[in-house]
Amino acid sequence: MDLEKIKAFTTQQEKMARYAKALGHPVRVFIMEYLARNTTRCCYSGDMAEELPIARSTLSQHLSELKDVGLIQGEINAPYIKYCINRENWEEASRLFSHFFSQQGMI
Amino acid sequence: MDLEKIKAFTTQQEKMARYAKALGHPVRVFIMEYLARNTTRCCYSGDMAEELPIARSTLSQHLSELKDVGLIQGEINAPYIKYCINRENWEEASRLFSHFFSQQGMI
DNA sequence: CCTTTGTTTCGTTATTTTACGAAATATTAA
DNA sequence: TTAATATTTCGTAAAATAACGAAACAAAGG
Repeated sequence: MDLEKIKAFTTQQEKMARYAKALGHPVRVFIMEYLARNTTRCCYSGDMAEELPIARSTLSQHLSELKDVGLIQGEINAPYIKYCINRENWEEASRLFSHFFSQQGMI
Repeated sequence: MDLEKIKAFTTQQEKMARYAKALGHPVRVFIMEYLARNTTRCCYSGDMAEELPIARSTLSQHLSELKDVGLIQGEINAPYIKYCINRENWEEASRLFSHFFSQQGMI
């Protein structure tokens, strides 16, 4: 095994990739934007489902992915679930991307 | 067919998702950062391969994905290929992400 | 012309993702 | 208690992704 390559990526690179992957589908971009512009309202899965051309179970899967990566969280209010952005991680992602795109070298 | 849902996503959302997806793997994040910090040097696939724990053919695949989405471009200088960032699209991605993360509503 | 060299393309395999409908879950309303 | 409701989980299928090694390619050097 190549000892020099065992730790190939920095934690930041791995986090970046993780957040980027989570945002790598239009439905999930839509969800994040929907939640971002409705911070004062309760956001239910059903509300978003009405604006999306996918099955409710599929939407649920996308919500899970965003939850797994920490970008959103859901507060149970059965039978409803109120979703919102996880600010701490949203801000971490924001910083990571901002730093990433500011890296471009100057000639 | 549900006529209201035919055009579910904006062009921006689709572009965001496309760029995010391309950045959704640590190897590809690494590549972009490598190219960003070496704008003055020639960057060859082989140089990057030496720092990565993957086969050269796999790296080549990742380079293709970044090329397909327009984030990088390769200038043939056979048998070498000199890679660099596609500034126009890099800046578009930068703007899209910046705008995306600035959307968070204020309470 | 043949070989070397850096890189890609091909063929293949294993895994992950995306999607759906049906069934399960959990609370409220009747 | 039973029904209705919003949502998720399950089971499944099709497609995309990630990975490798072998083979192909295209230019330069002998």
